[in-house]
Amino acid sequence: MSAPLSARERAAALVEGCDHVEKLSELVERIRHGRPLRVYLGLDPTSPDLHLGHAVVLRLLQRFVEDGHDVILLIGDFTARIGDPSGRNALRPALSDEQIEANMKTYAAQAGKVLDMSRVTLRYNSEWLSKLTFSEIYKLLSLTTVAQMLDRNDFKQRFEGGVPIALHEFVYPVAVAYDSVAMNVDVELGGSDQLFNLLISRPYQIHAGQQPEICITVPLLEGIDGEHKMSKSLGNHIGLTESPNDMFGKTMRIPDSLIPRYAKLAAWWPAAEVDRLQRELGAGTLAAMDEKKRIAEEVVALYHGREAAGAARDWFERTIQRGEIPTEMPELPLAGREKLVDVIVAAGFAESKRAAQRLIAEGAVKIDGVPVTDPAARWTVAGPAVLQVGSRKFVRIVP
RNA sequence: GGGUCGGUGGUCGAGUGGUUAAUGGCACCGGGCUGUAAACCCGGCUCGCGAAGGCGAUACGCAGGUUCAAAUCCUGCCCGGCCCA
Repeated sequence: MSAPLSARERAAALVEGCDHVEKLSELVERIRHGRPLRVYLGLDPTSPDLHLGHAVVLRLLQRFVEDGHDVILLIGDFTARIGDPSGRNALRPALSDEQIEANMKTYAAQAGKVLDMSRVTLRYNSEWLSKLTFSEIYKLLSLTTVAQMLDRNDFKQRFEGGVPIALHEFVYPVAVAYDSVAMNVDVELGGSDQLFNLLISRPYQIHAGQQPEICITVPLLEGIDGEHKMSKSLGNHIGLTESPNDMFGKTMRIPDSLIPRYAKLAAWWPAAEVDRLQRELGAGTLAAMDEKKRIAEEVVALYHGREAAGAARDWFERTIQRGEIPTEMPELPLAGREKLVDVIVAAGFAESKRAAQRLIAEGAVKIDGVPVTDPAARWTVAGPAVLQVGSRKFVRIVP
């Protein structure tokens, strides 16, 4: 056993790799007191799926779990109704109660892929936000000025560009700040786009006679397009619940420039390893593709286990790189369908028959490895046969 | 409340009475070259019917109207920007 870590060392280990810490000295100080800290992360259920971008901050939260703190995962069921304006250049449509309900159902389970949920308290901010009276809200609003709000780049750009800003959008950060007050927390975590929302909590807590929270933000992981932050609505995400093959394949699609980034934020390599990787890739002593495969395999292993990760790599190498037809794939009963386009649509490989026709015309469709080019083709195979669309969509059609 | 400008396909943005599901960029999907990277080239990108040529339906905020013919003109409504109150 090594000697117990000092407060300073513990704090440094906790925030390693983070973007911004407000303030590190306060974090050290509170750790030194020895009392477990109340730490929370707020997630708005605005999408049914969590992805690798969420995992970055969940991972940080898990560090706090492992360091023995009181960790709260706050589901923003109330704030989701307002809509977070961060980073947006347009009004965000409010979600319906049904959508929020549906999204919320799976959040805890998905977060559990990174977090030890048995050591995490799950809370919902409607618990206190829905009870605030108008006069209480008035008081809260008086603590922040319009100038402060307009200091935010996204608001400033919209204001100056004549893009509407609704008043309720100004309220969002206030609501999030109130979460910190309601729970009287020591530490709040978030993505770096949340920095403003986090920092604004501090004066509210001081006003309420509490110690202001320490705000820690993590870098935002870019999506597989390599340009924008990972987001389901941009379609550049890798979901935590995706299949091993999809996860592996999508990771292989990231631009080379993102390899060190994914090594750090998706595969969670130690900083020293990432530095070495970056150096050697730059020097050309490492092959980008091999490293990408390693990272892809480790990402899959994090969510599906080592064995599945190996299988995904194998699948990738055989099916994608060597163009072999995989041995395992879903099956779909022919169910009397006669036209090829109907089979393609039924398999979910095209959204409409016309789209299926286009795919055939483009040479994307193969049956048992043989290309079909007649958009009007009928399904004439008697026994089971493999329908392939593009290079990575396979299904076995059985009579 | 008044004035004024505007609302086009996933997105940005042309078009402003008469080839045309609507130029172009981006995104996306296929194909080629590769390493499911980048770069590049080609094709596609509303839906249904038909073996095919093709036919039909729906689409430019919503609802009506004028016209042989409208995204384009008129009326009303809805939504938004800006200015004034």
